[in-house]
Amino acid sequence: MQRRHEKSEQTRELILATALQLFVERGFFATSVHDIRRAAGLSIGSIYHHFPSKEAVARALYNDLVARMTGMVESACSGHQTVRDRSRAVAELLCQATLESPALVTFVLHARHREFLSDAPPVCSTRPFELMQEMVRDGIASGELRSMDVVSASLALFGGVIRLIQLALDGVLQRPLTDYLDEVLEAGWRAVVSE
Amino acid sequence: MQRRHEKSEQTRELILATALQLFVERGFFATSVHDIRRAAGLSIGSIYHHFPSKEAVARALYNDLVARMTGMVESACSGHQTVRDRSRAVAELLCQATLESPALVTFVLHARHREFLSDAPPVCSTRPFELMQEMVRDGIASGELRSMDVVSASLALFGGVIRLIQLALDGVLQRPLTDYLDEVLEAGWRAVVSE
DNA sequence: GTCTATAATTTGATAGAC
DNA sequence: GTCTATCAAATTATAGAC
Repeated sequence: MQRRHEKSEQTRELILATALQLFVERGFFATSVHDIRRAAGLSIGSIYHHFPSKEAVARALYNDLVARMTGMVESACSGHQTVRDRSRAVAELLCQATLESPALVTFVLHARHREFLSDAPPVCSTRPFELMQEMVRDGIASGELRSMDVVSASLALFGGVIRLIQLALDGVLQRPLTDYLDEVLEAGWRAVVSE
Repeated sequence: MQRRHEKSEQTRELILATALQLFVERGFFATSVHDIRRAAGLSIGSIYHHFPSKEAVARALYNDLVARMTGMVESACSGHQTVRDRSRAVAELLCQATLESPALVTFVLHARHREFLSDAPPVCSTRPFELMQEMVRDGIASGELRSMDVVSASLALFGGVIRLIQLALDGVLQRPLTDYLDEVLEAGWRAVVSE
């Protein structure tokens, strides 16, 4: 019975992993359920046994990946005290994730979810982004960052890094992502640091 | 004969305008040619007379809008000498365009063209972005900006503003876009200014 | 140039055997 | 739980009258 459950869980994960790859490669609408079936080596029936619809696959994927990214950002934050160190840790984490699991980052950060997930909240109002904003809020309160609007400060501090990642995912960077990170991060810091 | 040509051109423009609105509202794949037909008050035959395929409509739209945005950025640049003034003019222009023609900016800046235009170059390697990068290159050469990598500097200077516009288009800003612009722009400037 | 009617495929999803 | 066979609807695109 435990065995059965594990097997079922494996199939579910296979469906999600296959769908993620195809959604990122071709987009949600250009991927049919039959494409997923073929790539996963399963049958249509099996897929519809695990998920009620194609949209439900995307929804499960979205929730799983946002949760994973939330955990990553939380652990990066908790290892440091100052905003300076925390923001660096988060930025490095995002870049590392982009290199190691581009599909994850692409789907969370780069896909237009509203186009296919009728009720998904915009990515930017999701937990990982909230954490980054809280970090900035704390930094302003403690005086480590200059006194300015929290949203503006978040954009100034992380805007460059996020754009950097978007460019990397679009494949338009000539040099490796990490070559730019330090300079962009340092610049973001100059933009918001007190004095 | 001139009249006929004008009428034909009008129909073409109507198709493009209608398609733009629907593509931005629901996305390319969630918009069928019949949706465009219905919204434009035309027949399928008329649409296929002007464009060989739905993809061709999107392609024409993409080229038209990138050209329009190129013109806007060029004229914003040409009115000023320093990078400081130019970058401000471009940022203000982008924000103004976002408010006045959100569909234009959404389609150019915010859509995943590669998903439906097989051969479209990434937006970031498009003329308006080249212009912004040239501006930064000049600023570094003249000493107005600190000596750093051109791509990193572009990201640092404009990353916040572009992210700001993305948030505005996603509808997640609580206050009007223009409320944030000055602070984000000023922060981007601190990030790259010499000294 | 614009229309209606329709062809040819593909799509998301279901039924029911095993 | 997994499979095959199949459906109904929607999709892109074409044909041919006017």
